Amino acid sequence: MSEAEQESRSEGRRKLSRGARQAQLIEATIATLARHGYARTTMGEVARTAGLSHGLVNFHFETKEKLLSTTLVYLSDEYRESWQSALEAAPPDAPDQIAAFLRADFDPKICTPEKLSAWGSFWGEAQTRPMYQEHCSANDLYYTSTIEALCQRMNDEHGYTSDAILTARVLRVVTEGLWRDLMSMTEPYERDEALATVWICAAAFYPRHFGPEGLLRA
Amino acid sequence: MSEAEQESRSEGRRKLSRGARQAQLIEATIATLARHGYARTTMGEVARTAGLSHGLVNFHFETKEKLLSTTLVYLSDEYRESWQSALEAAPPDAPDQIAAFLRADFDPKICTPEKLSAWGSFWGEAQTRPMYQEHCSANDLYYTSTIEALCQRMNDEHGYTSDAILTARVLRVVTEGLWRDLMSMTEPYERDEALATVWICAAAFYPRHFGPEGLLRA
DNA sequence: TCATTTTGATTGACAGTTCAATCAGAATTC
DNA sequence: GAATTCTGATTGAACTGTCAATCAAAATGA
Repeated sequence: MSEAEQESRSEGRRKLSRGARQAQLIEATIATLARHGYARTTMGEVARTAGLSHGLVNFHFETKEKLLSTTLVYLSDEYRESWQSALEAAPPDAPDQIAAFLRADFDPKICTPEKLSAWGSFWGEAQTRPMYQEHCSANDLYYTSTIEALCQRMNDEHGYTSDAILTARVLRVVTEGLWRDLMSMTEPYERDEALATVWICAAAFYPRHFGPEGLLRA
Repeated sequence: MSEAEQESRSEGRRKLSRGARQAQLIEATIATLARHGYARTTMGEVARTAGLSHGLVNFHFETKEKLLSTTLVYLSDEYRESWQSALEAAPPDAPDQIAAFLRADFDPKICTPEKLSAWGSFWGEAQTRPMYQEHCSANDLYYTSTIEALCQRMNDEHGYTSDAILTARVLRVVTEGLWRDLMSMTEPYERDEALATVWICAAAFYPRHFGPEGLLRA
């Protein structure tokens, strides 16, 4: 709220471009979801967080439903783009790709308490509302098939024999579960310790290529 | 709803004992959470599901908050009692104990779609409300320290060398993550396949004692 | 009878939505 | 370059529906 007021007052600009204002409201929605949870996220609270009026949220997003689904798409796409670019930047070898893939989930830009908490709010409601599946199932399926393909390559190219589908599932749910630990504020460990947990899991399945510190050798 | 109506009509009993009526309302709350999610769980919907009037819910639980926290405690205690009795029934050897512990999470009595979905609703709101922590943190800490102790025994008694705390964390979050997969109805796999995933994870950490089918030998 | 349980109408608060009025900045005109 | 018009972003009050909570009356069982 204070930043938004500062912005509009100090710059003397009461009007922002459509895109900038919508981005500001999406940020405010993420913050509100993180602070109050899905059930107690109201249009009024989002507007107050952004330092703007109640009616403006409806002007830009028409309905609460659209505000929330837009926010979800924003988070989902940001996440997909993050791990996609991590894969592109990494060497093409399967171990390097897996290391980059797993590390991307704990990137400081993605893995913030606020964003994790907002994700958690959506997951809780996702089961019973079509919204989540409509907007995220494509990204989720893409994520799953990518890690499955990488695990298959570890078998084909590096002589491992574990079931690729099940191994990929373990790596995926470990990451999800660590996110859940990180977002519940009572848990007393941080991103680096979560990543260490991922590495010992990768080391358990691929002991010739991973160790407690991550990828072995160079 | 239909069962509840049948019960009260066919038996000719409009009055049930306090405990029985409260248990019925808790069941209806679980069903409503599973069907509609936390945000859309209303007193009226719970009452309708139970085939009773909504005034009665307030008579027995005073507030919505108390109804929900009582339901949460019910689920949490049922879960703890389930894995505790599984441990007591199993042989005292560490591998047997771990096998029983992991299998207990997928017991058909605990691991129903309805109950998993209700858990998911609570998790989504848990971050922002003290309710969850107040009522479940003791059970959760107990669960965590139990699996940590078992992993430590695998090291001490059976010559494994992995970090017990981190290994226990992997086993815990894999179970949680598989629950999440099972409760999202789009996922096309069942309890037995989830359990198979747990076994290959256990086999990765403890290859001399676990295989794809679970505990090795007898 | 008397206590307990159950009902359903009522109340008050609150949240989402709508809308008419306002206002700042851009475009246009002279 | 100044005055005017236009655009669309912004506000806040009013409307509407919903939900939790209350309560008086009815039903039930001992």
